[in-house]
Amino acid sequence: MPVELRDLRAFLAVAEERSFARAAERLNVAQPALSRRIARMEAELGFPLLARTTRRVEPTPAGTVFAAKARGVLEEMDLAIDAATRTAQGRMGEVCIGYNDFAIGGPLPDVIQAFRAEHDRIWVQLKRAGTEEQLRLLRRGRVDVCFLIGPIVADGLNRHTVWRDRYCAVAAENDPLVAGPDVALADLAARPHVLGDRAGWQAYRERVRRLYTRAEAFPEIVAEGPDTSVVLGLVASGVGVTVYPACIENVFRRGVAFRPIRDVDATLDTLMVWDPDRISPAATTFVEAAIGHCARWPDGRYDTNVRAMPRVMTL
Amino acid sequence: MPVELRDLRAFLAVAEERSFARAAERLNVAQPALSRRIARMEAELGFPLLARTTRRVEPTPAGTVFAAKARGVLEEMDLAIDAATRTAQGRMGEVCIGYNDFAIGGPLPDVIQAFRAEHDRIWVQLKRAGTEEQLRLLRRGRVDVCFLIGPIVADGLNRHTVWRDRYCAVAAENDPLVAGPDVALADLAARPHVLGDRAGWQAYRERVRRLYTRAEAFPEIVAEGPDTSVVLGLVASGVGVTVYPACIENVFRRGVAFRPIRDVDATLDTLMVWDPDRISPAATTFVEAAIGHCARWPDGRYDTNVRAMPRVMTL
DNA sequence: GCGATTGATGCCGTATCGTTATGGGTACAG
DNA sequence: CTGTACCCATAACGATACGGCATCAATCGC
Repeated sequence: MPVELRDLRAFLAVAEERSFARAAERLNVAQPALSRRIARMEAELGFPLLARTTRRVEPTPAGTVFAAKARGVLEEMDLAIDAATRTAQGRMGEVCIGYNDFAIGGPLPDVIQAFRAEHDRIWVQLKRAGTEEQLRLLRRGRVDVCFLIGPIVADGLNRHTVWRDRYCAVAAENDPLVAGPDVALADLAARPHVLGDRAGWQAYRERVRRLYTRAEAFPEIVAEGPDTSVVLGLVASGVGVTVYPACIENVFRRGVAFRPIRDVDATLDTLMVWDPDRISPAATTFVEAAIGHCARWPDGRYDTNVRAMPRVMTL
Repeated sequence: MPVELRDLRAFLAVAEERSFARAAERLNVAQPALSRRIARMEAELGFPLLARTTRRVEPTPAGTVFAAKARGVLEEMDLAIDAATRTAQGRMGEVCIGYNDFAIGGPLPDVIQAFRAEHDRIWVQLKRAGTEEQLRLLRRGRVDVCFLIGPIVADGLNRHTVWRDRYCAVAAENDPLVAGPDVALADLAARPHVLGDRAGWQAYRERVRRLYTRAEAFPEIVAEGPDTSVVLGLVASGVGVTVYPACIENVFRRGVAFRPIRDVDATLDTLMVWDPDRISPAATTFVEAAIGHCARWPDGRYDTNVRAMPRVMTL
């Protein structure tokens, strides 16, 4: 019968009290139970841990060594339980967040900063991807939470709108298009466009297409890029103009200017999306913190569709 | 009922096998016993460690963390038992050795070097003291083994003669006394002497006194020193001469020369002394190694008085 | 839809553990 | 030297926990 933690506790009590009787009192057991427990453990180990005379009890050299190590074992055990508890309560762990260029240019840095300040035991991983790729990662469990733009087919997924942007016209800073305080959609549509490529920007390109379709305009696309920096680079070079959410105000690119679009009211929502059936405690903590953080923004609340999430997983 | 090590073993088996049935087989228990054990542990912790569907078992985030920590706990436990076992077997620990100037100039460095080469897990502490002080330290348990000169009252102590020295005459190198190949005791006795002081050299002074008494000589003592370096320093300065065991050949002091004493056959034994009733396993290892080492010396064996020592303490 | 597989549950026998009573040996006081 | 107090070990007995068997419920694959 191997040595158990209760054996360690019993032994340490005796070693510290230097008395079976006092140790038994401390452990709230009778003294014979202690004597036998220690004796059994010593038989298991094959050597004595305590040198008993009828008057005094003191650890053998092996007992002294074992006591020190045993304390370490019990401490490790406590730490293990602590860590597991914190993990189960969502106060520790790792959360992997998918994001797109709008989210990282818009609300996400604030959200993450506030979250990390409050939960320094939760490690935040970030993974950049477009809407479709993020949803695929979410289904595979590779990310816990997504920040993306709609539309999404939300079969069983929770969503929360965290940000709402108007659209802006973006052009080279010396372009006459951005000479005035704002831009008419028709003027913008008349120009050749630069857009994110189909691989990662499918959802956004669809939104832009609808924007122009409503105005019966069909701008020509003359260049594409994999991400915002490339698109803005192309815009700065004068290849074309583009349409970008207002979060572009947080993105600095030399040689580029942006203006509100005078006759467009449509907005682009950034959604936080997660799977309530598979979400980890740490990710739950993040989602809750993010929702709370968004609620404090002056723009007010947005529509949300959140099923109840148990704070601690139930047994 | 707190979490025990067997709970950790059970949990790790299930977490690794990802199956209660397979884990039960591995642990040589029936599957229901495992189910109940895990369930009881989860109830104790307050959160689930394993997410079960009827077809698959996988750890929760808390379970993953707990598994990693639990492995550490079990490893610590094994290390604790290992360390205690090694200590009990005298393969690990600390041995505190008392020594005098003759021992450190004679056999002790060799003994310690050979011992440390063979037992790198045993820490060797050294404490310099005279015969009486060493025996006092031994009784108080402050040292495990003594290297000293007799005579000693050995009530219950073990002893082993590890070294035997003839006496030498020591004088300043330009002293006519040491001009020849050896020295007559009467010539030596006629000179003023330097000796170790009474505080730490009581036993040796007694031996020297007897040496001269047998030759009916009573040399004058003109200076004393606390240790060999001081005595030899005084000799080098020409204050007086001294008598020192032949191990002085290992002690270099500029300006000093030594010669055998022509008409003295008496020898000085260095004894290893320990208390067989209180000796630690590590010290037992040392004593055995030292005896073995001494046996390999060309001078042959010396008389010894060693009670049997159990190699491993009995239960 | 049916069998196979997997984990959970109920029941029971047993080993383990804890408690009380007692014994043996030592230190201390008188 | 003797009596007493104290301390740990042992014995006997009762309570608890534990493991094994049989069975049930749920899911997957055919």
